Parts: sequence; structure tokens; C-alpha cells
Amino acid sequence: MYKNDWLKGSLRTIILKLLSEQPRMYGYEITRMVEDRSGNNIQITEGALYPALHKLESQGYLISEKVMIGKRTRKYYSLTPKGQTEARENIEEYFSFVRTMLVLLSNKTPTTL
Amino acid sequence: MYKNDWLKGSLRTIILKLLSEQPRMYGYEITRMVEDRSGNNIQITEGALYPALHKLESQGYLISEKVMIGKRTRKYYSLTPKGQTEARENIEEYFSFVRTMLVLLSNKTPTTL
DNA sequence: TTAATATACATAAGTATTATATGTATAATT
DNA sequence: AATTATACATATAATACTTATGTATATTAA
Repeated sequence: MYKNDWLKGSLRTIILKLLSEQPRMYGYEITRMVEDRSGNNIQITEGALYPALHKLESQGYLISEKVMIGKRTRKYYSLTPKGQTEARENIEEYFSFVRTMLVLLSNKTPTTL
Repeated sequence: MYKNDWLKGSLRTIILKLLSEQPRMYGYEITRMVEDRSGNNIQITEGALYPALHKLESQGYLISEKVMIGKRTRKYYSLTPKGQTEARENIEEYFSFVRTMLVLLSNKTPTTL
């Protein structure tokens, strides 16, 4: 479990990534998948996830549909076309950022890489 | 230039890293070196850097000494023993975090990596 | 059967790091 | 002489997160 602020901003990228693979996912499913894939190293809190999803939807990157499972509602999210573009760009830029950080933290000059 | 929040928390790591290489550095020097190594992709603002340095010092990770250059003061920072330990651990954990993120964003299960 | 845990959503309040803006001052360059 | 670079600092604003709390159904274990 990373207690640092490193996750900040990454949550958005994670959501976009997962939804660019799966056609649709609901919040709880996202938390489970993140835990799964990260080997329980990254834990998304509900207080962070749901507002993030709402914001992405309000900005037009996601659309949601409510589905009744028994007596319980499940809210599925999927990428809009705008969201698909954003996902591609954001993920790519994230990799670029990580590369830059690794250069910084590896004591290499930009030209050596 | 990354306009995202990805840098959040990383500034601390960057400072610890640079000071674990160089015996001592001053603020302005750090901003220059980060720009240099990142190919101008990461720009540290003064409003972020100086408070960060002050905090690290107040927490005992850094010590500073003022040096007069002509009529101008320069404040050199260096790692305390506690800071050296923290630097090692923090950088290592950052790499671990990045690895986890790459797994997440590469659609691989933990076992495949 | 009942207690505990898992599923599933949501929001309010508090925290902390950063960007932006502003301030002061000297040194070097154009 | 004017602009840019060097060099520090802090106050305010923005904002993404954590923590805490709330509601409710479904499933599993005691």
C-alpha cells in the first residue's frame, strides 16, 4: 500500500485505462480490478472513486446507465467517443511522464536515453 | 510540460534523489537540474519548491547553510543521515509504485510480471 | 438464524501538495 | 539602460485525495 501522494492524478488515468479495455464497468468492479491487478498494492477508496467518476461523466468523457441487480442498483460507466480519445492521449502522456521521471531518478542526461 | 497532477508527491522524491547524488544543492540549482534532466518537461515552481525544502528541513531530513555569493545569499541543502535513509527508501518505493502502475496500465496480471 | 462480511452507491469534511501571484534584491547580458 | 537571470520567500487558491459517515441489499459463516 502506497501511502504517498503518488496516486494523485493517476486515478483518472486508471479509470480511463480500464474503461478503454472493458466495454463497461461499475464503480465497485473498478476497485476490485485495481486491487487485483496491483496485487493489493493500490487501493482505491470510494470517497475518491465516485467523485472522480461523476466528474469524468460531467465532463463528457463517460456515460452511465443504471441497471437493477435484484433490488440493488448498479451504475455502469463506459467511454464516450470523446472519452476514448482522452483515454488514448492521457495514457500515452502518462507513459511519457513516467519515462521522464525514470530519467530524472536514474541520473541520466536526456541524450543518453 | 505535464499539466496533470502526476507530479504530486514526486517533488519530494525528486529533491531527495538529487541530494542523494550531489553532496549539497541550493533551490535554484535544483530547478535548473530538473529542467535539464527532464528536457524541460518538468518545471518546478518556486512556490512549490521552497515550502517543500523547508518542510523537509523541519522534519529533519535536510540541513541548510547559508553562503554569501557576492552580496546575495545562497542556501545550500544537504541530506541528514535520517534524510539519506529516507531518500533510499522513498526512491525505492517510488520505483515499486511505478512498476505497479505500469502493470495496471499494461493489462497484465500480477503473476505475468 | 443471526451475525458478519461483501456488494453497491453516495457525500461531507479535512488534509496536503501543488500552481499562481506577489515581493525583494543582486548580477549579468543585450 | 533595459531586460533577463539568479536567488530567496510567502500568501492565497485550486484540487485530488483520505477519512468518516450514511443507506441498503446479498451472501456467507458461526
